Amino acid sequence: MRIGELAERAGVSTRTLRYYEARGLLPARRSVNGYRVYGDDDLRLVEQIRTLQDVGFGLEETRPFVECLQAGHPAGDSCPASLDVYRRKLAELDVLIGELQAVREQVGAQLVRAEAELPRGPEPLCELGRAGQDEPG
Amino acid sequence: MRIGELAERAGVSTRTLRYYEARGLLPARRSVNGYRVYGDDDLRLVEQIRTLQDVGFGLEETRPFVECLQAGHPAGDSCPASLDVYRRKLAELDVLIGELQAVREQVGAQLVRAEAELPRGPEPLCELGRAGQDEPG
DNA sequence: CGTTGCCTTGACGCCGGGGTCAACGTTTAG
DNA sequence: CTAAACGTTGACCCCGGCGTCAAGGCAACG
Repeated sequence: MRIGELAERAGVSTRTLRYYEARGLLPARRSVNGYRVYGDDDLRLVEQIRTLQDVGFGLEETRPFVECLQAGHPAGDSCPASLDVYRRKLAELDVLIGELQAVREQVGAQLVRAEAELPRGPEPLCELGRAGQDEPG
Repeated sequence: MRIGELAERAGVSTRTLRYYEARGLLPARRSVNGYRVYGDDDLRLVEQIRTLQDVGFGLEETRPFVECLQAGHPAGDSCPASLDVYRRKLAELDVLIGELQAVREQVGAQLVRAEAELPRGPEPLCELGRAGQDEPG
């Protein structure tokens, strides 16, 4: 099949496929006229890349999976190098999630604190209202 | 003070300060020769921006805080608009953290599954029989 | 007077993952 | 023969938050 068909079958743009090729992830045979020619194996490669991309893996991180498939293994994660990527990703995610949770706590605390301040004295010039808890309206 | 001193005091580069100005976050008076001139208030503005940036707020998200300080309020989050940014950020964080946790579970499951496969049959073609040609030499 | 060091604006580079032309070649249907 | 619908390479654009020159102005010191 040619690039248009592969693109449609994989649900990506032709630009994306050429980009993958430029990155060395998706080698293509060429027909006489220079057109890229792909097989069903290549569809599997692209699907593997997309699956990983969709959950947040960078292109470079998909490389071991792609090479694993290219080596004839049944799945992209049938190779130790791919498992290492999984493990590194898990570690990264744990760190990231932890940081985000810390930020969440911090922002949440700031919000609570600021909300407590607001109704009493939003403006320093409103010192008048501070003498007595007098709410207009 | 001039830009170099403010940069040093705030712990940022002069480039950063000019960038903030270009983004409309940090207005600067000019001396006769065209040099930017800042006051202590401006240091507080920059500190507010950095504090928010450091926990992951985008520059645009710091705008309400900056405007709040510029309006003479005691803190950047002394204004309702700032609190709204806090709330939106919390919501964003919750969504993001949730997504990342889902991804984490998914990747973790994949890892466990793939690890279970690996030691038993990393190369099915190998176990099924080496019907290939022998390596010469 | 020169040198050093601060300041000015302007402009390009980076990173990831492509989008979107442009300009041109090829194949196929009518 | 022409036009449509594919394909090719090359090159610029996007986003955020600056880093890093480049070329020049201005101030202070000796």
